[in-house]
Amino acid sequence: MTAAAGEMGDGGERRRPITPLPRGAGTALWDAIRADLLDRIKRLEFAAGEQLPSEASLADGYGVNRMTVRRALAELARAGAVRTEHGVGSFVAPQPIRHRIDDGNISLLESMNSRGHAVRQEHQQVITHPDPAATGDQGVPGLAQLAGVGLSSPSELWTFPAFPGPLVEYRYKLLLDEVPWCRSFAVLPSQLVPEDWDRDKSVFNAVADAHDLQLRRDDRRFSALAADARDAALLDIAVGAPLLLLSGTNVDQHGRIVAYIVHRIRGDRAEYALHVPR
Amino acid sequence: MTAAAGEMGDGGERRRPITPLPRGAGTALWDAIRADLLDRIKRLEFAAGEQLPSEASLADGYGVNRMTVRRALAELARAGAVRTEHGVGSFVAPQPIRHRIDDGNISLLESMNSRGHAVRQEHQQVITHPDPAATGDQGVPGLAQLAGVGLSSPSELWTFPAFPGPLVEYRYKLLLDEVPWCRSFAVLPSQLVPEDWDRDKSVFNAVADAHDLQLRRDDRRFSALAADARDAALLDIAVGAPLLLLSGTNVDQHGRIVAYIVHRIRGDRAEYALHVPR
DNA sequence: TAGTGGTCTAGACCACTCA
DNA sequence: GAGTGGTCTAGACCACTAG
Repeated sequence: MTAAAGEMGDGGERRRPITPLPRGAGTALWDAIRADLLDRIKRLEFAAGEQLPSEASLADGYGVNRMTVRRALAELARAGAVRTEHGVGSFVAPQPIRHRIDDGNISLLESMNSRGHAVRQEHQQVITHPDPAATGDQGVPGLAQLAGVGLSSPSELWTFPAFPGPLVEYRYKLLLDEVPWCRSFAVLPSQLVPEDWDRDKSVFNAVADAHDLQLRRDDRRFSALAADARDAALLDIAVGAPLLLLSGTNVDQHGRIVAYIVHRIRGDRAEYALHVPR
Repeated sequence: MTAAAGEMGDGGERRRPITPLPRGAGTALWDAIRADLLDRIKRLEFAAGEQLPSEASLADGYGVNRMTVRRALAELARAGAVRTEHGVGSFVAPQPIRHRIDDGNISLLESMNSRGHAVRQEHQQVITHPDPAATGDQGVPGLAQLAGVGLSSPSELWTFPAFPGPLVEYRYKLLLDEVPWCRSFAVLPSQLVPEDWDRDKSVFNAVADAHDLQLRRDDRRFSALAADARDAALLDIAVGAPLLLLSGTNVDQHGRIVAYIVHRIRGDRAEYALHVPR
């Protein structure tokens, strides 16, 4: 196959060849290329999921250095418009549908399931922490960083006055239609989690059932942060891509704190909707 | 002044000199440098607000090319740890305090004011749009992009069934303690906005007062996206920095839609807190 | 093995800020 | 004008993926 970069099968008739852009007009070359590529994607010259020309051929087409093209592609990848695979190529991101999270359910897993989505939970790690009261700590070390810095005063974070003893921290991720969707952390008092909990289901429901508790969300905090290397690897996104940070507390019917939760949700795939019933 | 890069006045006694890092150990050089700089910032070797060594001297110290240092600094800037000024230098970002937005107030301006913050509103633009019903449009063109793509079905967006006629779109930004904090868009029916509205105050309050309406939030939608060039310029952040996207609807006591609002809030400076009263 | 993206270099020139 | 960051180049080498 000697296929030239500018000629392809489907939709090729409306595809314009990549040609050099006007230079030095106030905007950087990489930004002009970024805009041009985004424009072509929006015009469906490159269909969703389709592979873009290689960096080398793009650089050749635009008449620029490969590093300049890379800068443009990196920016598009961060914005979620393009997905890049090492050794394979760059692809137009499949329709960046933002799945709506409706408020009300105790767990994100349940929220999505109740909307008929194919949601799956994949456990990364289970960590047991000693009783924070006994060690004099303020709670689970290192977890505050995951929730962003300075989100709350330390004293009110990560302790369970009503349920002393060791804690369990669950690290897992949610996949929606097999697409990584969010990286989550949950901290609960160890004593509350039943032994026979089905790992495919929500731990919060298991706790509620085992102890006859009615759990509800006490508060939520929303912010945004950049994906770090770990987020990027787990969620299949670029380093620096925007994440919706959602942290919250679950309490039971007596107002006792039962769980702390932190979700790091792909910004390009999620929207959290809150309707005020009046 | 012949000051060597490794020697400075305040806090210098605990500052380690910049020396080459071990190479090729699985992680990229730029990432190792990023981590090293972040570590030094956290250890207060570089105090908040302090100027970092120049890119050239960092490259010299680490024994790498300047581009490698730039990659590290760019990543730190996106994450909000560092702020870079063209022609001046790079600085440790002043304490990245996330100001909490408490839910309940109709306007973000009022939310922050009620917490005793020095908030100021800076108007960028006022745009009048023709009656969407008359032109057959679905509302305000271009605004959907600002709210992110696919946030809602178009039919329910940007139209005011109860208040026909032209629309006004306000583009403004909020500053908190004179630091750019969020870029906002509000769309209202033109007929509702009083002529004598004091531009320093909330337009929503002006509308409520003028027509004796009780406004409340009907819904909110949260997501995250990357700052574009315009965001970056207005909010004084790096392109690609994470923004908290908050869009919502205001209705009056009869349930009539009175305003659509979109906020693009700096992720490093804001946290939206929601407390469920039970 | 060929083709792709990821990293890094050495150097050039420009744009901006400030003394 | 000196010093800073911003852009861009030409080229090298490596790591990864696929046929």
